[in-house]
Amino acid sequence: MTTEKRRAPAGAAVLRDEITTAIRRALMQELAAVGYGRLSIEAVARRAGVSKTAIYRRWSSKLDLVLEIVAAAAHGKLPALDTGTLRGDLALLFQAVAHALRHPLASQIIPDLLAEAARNPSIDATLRQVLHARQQEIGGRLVTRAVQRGELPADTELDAAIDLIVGPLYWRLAIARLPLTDGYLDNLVDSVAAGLGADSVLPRPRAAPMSG
Amino acid sequence: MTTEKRRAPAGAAVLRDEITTAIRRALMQELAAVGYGRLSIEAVARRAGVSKTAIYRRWSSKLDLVLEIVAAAAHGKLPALDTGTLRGDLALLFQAVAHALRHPLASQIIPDLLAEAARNPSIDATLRQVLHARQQEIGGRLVTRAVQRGELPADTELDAAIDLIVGPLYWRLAIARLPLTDGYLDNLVDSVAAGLGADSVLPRPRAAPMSG
DNA sequence: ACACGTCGGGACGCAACCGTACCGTCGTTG
DNA sequence: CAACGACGGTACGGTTGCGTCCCGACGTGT
Repeated sequence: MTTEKRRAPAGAAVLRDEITTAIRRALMQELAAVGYGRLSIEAVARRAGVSKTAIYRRWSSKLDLVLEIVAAAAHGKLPALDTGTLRGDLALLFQAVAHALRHPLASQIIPDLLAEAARNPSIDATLRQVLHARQQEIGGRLVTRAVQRGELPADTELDAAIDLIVGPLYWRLAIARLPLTDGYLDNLVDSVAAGLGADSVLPRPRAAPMSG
Repeated sequence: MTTEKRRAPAGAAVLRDEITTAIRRALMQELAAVGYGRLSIEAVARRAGVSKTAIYRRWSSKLDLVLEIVAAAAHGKLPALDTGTLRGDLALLFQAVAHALRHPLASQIIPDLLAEAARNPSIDATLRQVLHARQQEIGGRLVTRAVQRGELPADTELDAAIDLIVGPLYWRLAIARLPLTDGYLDNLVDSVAAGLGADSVLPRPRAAPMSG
């Protein structure tokens, strides 16, 4: 690299945020529409209404583009999640997950990338950072607190607990893609709490049919 | 169509089973390697060591090819699954699922196609026939018998039960892709049984820590 | 033994996409 | 106010895959 400092880009020679934003949005839409496998830079550029060059100036490759944008998008809100009871935490977590997976883009992009991760080490690594690690963190806090309160046995294994917590809801929303019927989440809280070995709480009455 | 009956193909003019088989195998491998999105007929032909024509003579399109072969492959063995207890049935089912998802091809193809199903109605319909319907059938039998034995409450909802049964194991094997540690399946049987609301059986001792 | 007719294979035209090079444009900096 | 320099966009060659057509090869049925 040259030691002399060039003058910093300025004026028209600076990346325009509006275009960057348009590319990000278009990428997510394309990813949802055709999946990572069929994703093409040209289609992203078309959808964003920009030129391919605009994309290549910002990201070096298709993989780079997807990784950066997906990672950034996943760095969103994570629930505070400290209601004081295991069931409360579970209920909050499930609502957050259900809300996230309701997003039509997310519900298509996430399973797609997770499948792609099985054959693409870079995607795998990124998803493990932004998804699995976060789950471990949230799940870990949830379980640890429940153990401290005496709601869960002390020898609860975190990995297995996470499978139990995330698996059913993910299956229903992302794989089977069945609707969430009234009371489903409430029942799920009970079931998962029981499955985790929650200290024999009285099984609450099955979710009462909603009045409305 | 002509009313006159042509002589039936014979001799060299009949589809050779060996080639059909080679195409089937190559398709599965390609599907696992690149996914449905990137799947190309040319690559399948190359891998099978046949010409594209050989494929087009047998299937009309890429979609047709995938649907027929995947459906046929999924029409495999399904466990008898009538051990007399809920836990026995669950244990058997989990072993069967774990065995199936251990197959490296299956563990890549299934999540890939499930993700693709979210945007391709034909794939969605096919998978619902060969996967979901079968799950409903197996899960239905399992739950029904457990209810009859008094092991599960009578108002158990089948859909929610299936989510609980399949979700955690699928998540671990196909999504998180973590190994099955010793005793994992045993613990999962307990957890899922408890989650289903199994009539307070004594929680079996947690899988004893392995000596190693 | 011959004719039949589909077989598998190679070649072709067409379309899409990749990544790059080039070009005129534009706002800031000195 | 003039020069700078990256901007966005178009155009390009190369690659890949699709779906089709034509060809000689081949084994069975007459």
